[in-house]
This record gives sequence, structure tokens and C-alpha cells, in this order.
Amino acid sequence: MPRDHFLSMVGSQLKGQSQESHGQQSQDSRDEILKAATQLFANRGFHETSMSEVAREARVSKALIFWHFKTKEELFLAVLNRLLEPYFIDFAEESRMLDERHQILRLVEFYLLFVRDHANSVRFFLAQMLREQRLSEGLGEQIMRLYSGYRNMLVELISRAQHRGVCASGFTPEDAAGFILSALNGLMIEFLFMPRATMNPESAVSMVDQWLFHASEREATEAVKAEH
Amino acid sequence: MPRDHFLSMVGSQLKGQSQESHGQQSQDSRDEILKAATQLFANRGFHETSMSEVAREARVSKALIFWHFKTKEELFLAVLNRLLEPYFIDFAEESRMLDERHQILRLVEFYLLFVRDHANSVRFFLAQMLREQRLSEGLGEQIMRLYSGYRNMLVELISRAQHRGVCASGFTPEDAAGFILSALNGLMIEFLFMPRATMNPESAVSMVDQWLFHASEREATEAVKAEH
DNA sequence: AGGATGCCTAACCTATCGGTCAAGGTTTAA
DNA sequence: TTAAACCTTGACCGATAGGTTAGGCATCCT
Repeated sequence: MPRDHFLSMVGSQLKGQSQESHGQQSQDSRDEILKAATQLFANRGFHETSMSEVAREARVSKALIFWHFKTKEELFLAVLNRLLEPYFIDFAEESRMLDERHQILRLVEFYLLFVRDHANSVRFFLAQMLREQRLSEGLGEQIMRLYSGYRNMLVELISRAQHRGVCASGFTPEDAAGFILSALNGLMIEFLFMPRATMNPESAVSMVDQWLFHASEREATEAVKAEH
Repeated sequence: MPRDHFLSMVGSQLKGQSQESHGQQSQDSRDEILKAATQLFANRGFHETSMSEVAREARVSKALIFWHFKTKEELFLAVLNRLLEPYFIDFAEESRMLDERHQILRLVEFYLLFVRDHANSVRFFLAQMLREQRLSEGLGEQIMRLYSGYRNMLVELISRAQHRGVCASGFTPEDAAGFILSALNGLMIEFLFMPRATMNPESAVSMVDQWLFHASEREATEAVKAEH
């Protein structure tokens, strides 16, 4: 059943980038600028970051930035793309061999690990989407696509597991997925805002396992480990 | 057991306000300015809003703003206070007569209704805390106090309910409160980001009721209604 | 050789930013 | 009546914002 590449859509990203192949020497400075800009935008946001700062940080003249990117906004969009890259992974690929239960658990674990490991950019995107709709139209769309892609995977997997009778079925797959996502987002919020929150993905995975598959706590822990 | 006013701390707010009683004529213009500034800051954020804009929106000269507030930052803090006011309510007062179960359910309902009715400022505070730590130090503290006040109420109520034997007790009150808060925050996220999310507080309350008190769905619905 | 093109900079431009100032009108109170 | 305190303004200030321009120095093609 080759519904491949649920989450792999690295192409066709935010509008307004489409950077053609330039010469090699320009690529270096362009990268330096992008690196600096990413750093600054992510830590301070769009309006709080000036082009002069970016230029200084990238050790480049301000005019060069405007040679690479027509406007500040275009630079910002390029940065968004850069930050967004790790969000697109090919999940189906790496978990094709697992049964539904382990795929679900892996998916849950993945969400939390991702938030933990990319806390900075997650925080940035959240703030960006809460504020400044204008600049984030494409971004919001993009992230919503990711989000509903993730949700659909969950729904699909739970549905399959239910049909095979290996999963609790006192609810629709949609409701179950919605519930899990709510819980995950709750954990995310806690992690992003409470400095000392530990955010233990293992215990979350174990709770989902108990809830969906009535696994004992011991079983659940082992299930996580078994995924390598 | 008079642990009064869990959430009532309207006094002692953000540093740097302390507005002495001015004459009456000044109060009007001050309010106009605050109203305009609140509007603008909440929709665009601090750096994206200029004093000239505020002046124009309030139909007042820019200099007058600086007569009322020494700096832009001071104006911003005053706005934060204004936005924060509805967050401080005296919950203990209004629910003293209810038993634990209904207090808990009321508390859960309150959280969701509040987020729904103050979506704009919630969104604003969230964005503000995700970005711009500098300006939000006091704010973050303040909100954390509110948040942990809320959590403590939950913990306390669940604990009492457990001791009276009217509440499921396969977990510590702290864990239960943490779980409920995660769920609530998950719903909040969904509501803030998904335009069409319905965010039905009743069904959430009913789920908590079923979970904590093993109430049937029918009972739970009635319990909510019974609170007036 | 020599122009076309690509990469890069110092200097500059205008608009707007947060903030000040000197002065004028209005109350209040002696 | 008059002076002090309060309220309000237009004009102004230096700094910095995003963005432009003219030109220098490579490199490549012919």
C-alpha cells in the first residue's frame, strides 16, 4: 500500500525563494548572511533585527545583503525556509518495517524529541504565527500542512490497528488522534514555558501505549527500547 | 479553612506603574492613550508599534503621551497591566458553596471559557513570552504565579476529593492536575491556531468528570449545568 | 586586449524612530 | 488678580531604519 512520503515535501516550499544556481564565490557569502540572519531573526524576531546588524554579524557590507536579497522581507523568507528544513522528514521511509503499534509509539516519541531538539525554532515559529500574520501566511499554511500530515498518519495507523483488533476501539481514530495531539501540545507548552520542565518522552509514549494498547508499564517501556 | 483569594492579587502588579491620582482632565486623555496603545500593541507587538501611531489612534499629540508616560516602555508596561486585569479573579469567592467535584469542573470550564473569551490577549501574552524576554520578565513571573496558583487549586481540590473518597485515586493529585493542565493547554493551542476549532468546553468538562469521578456522560453534562 | 558580467564596498539618501523643548491655554487657590 | 500647577501642542533633535548608487576588482569569454 504505497502511500509513501507522508511528510516528505521538501520541495515546493515558501513562495518567494527560488534561488537559481549562482557562482560558487557568491554562495559562500550568501550562506554567511543566511547563517547570521537566521541566528538574529530567531533570537529577536523580524522587526527587532536590523539589516546593519545582520551585515555586521555576517562580516559583510550591508549592500551585499541587498544584492543577494532584494528586500529585508525576502531575506526573512529565506531564513524561514532554512529553519523549516528539518521539519520535513520522510517518516514513512524509516518506519516501514514496524507494526502499527510501534509506528504510533515512534510517531509520538518523534514529536516530543523534535520539540525538545528544536525548541528554539519551534518557539520562533509559534511566536511568528501568533504575531505578524502578514509575513507568516505562507509559513502558517506550510506548518498546518505538516501538522495535518502528522495527524493523518496517526489517524490512519490507529484505524489500521483497530481493524486488526490490536488496539482499543471505544473511540474513533480521529478522536484518538485529536486527544493524543492535544496531550502532545500540552507537553510542548509546558516544555517551552517552564524552564525546569523535564519533558520525558518515554513516559508519554508509555502512557499512550497503555491507553491505546492496554500494555502494562513494563511492556510499554520495552516497546520503546525495541525500536532502536 | 480560610485559604482565601487564591487568584485575587490585583494589587502588586507589574513594576513601574504606580500611577498617582492625577486631576480629572488628564485621566481622560490618559485612558484614550491606553486604549489606543492596548489595541495597537496587542495586534502588532511592541517593536512594530510606533508612538506616532499611538498618538494618531488616540487623537492626541505625541508629546502628550510622553507627558503621561516617561518612555515607550513605561507605556507598554501600563498596557500589560491593563490587559492582565481580567486574569485576576477571585475564584475562591465565587465557588465557596460548591463541593470539590463541582469546583474542579467549574475550574476546568473557567480555563477554557477564559481562553475563548480573551483569545486576543492570551495570544498576545503567549507571543510576548516566547519572544522579548527583556520586556517580559515581570510579565512572565506574573503569569507563572497565576498558572501555579491555578494548578495549586486543582491539586488541593483533587486531594480533598480523594480523601473524601469521591474521586479516583490511582494517581497523585499533582499528576492528575498536571495531566489536566496539559490537556487544557493542548486544547488552547488547537483553539488559538486552528481557525475553525470549536473548542467545546462542555465536552472537556465532561471528560474530566468521567475520568476523575467516573461519572456517566449524562451525569457529567448535568453537573455542568447545575453550577448555574 | 578588452568589454561584459559577477561580487563586493563606502558613501549616501530619505523616512521614521523615540524623545525633548519652549511655549500657550486652563484650572486652582491665595 | 495673579502666580503656581496642570494639561496640551507643534516644532524640533540626533540616531537609525531600510534601501540605493557609483564604482572597484576580479574572472571569463572572444
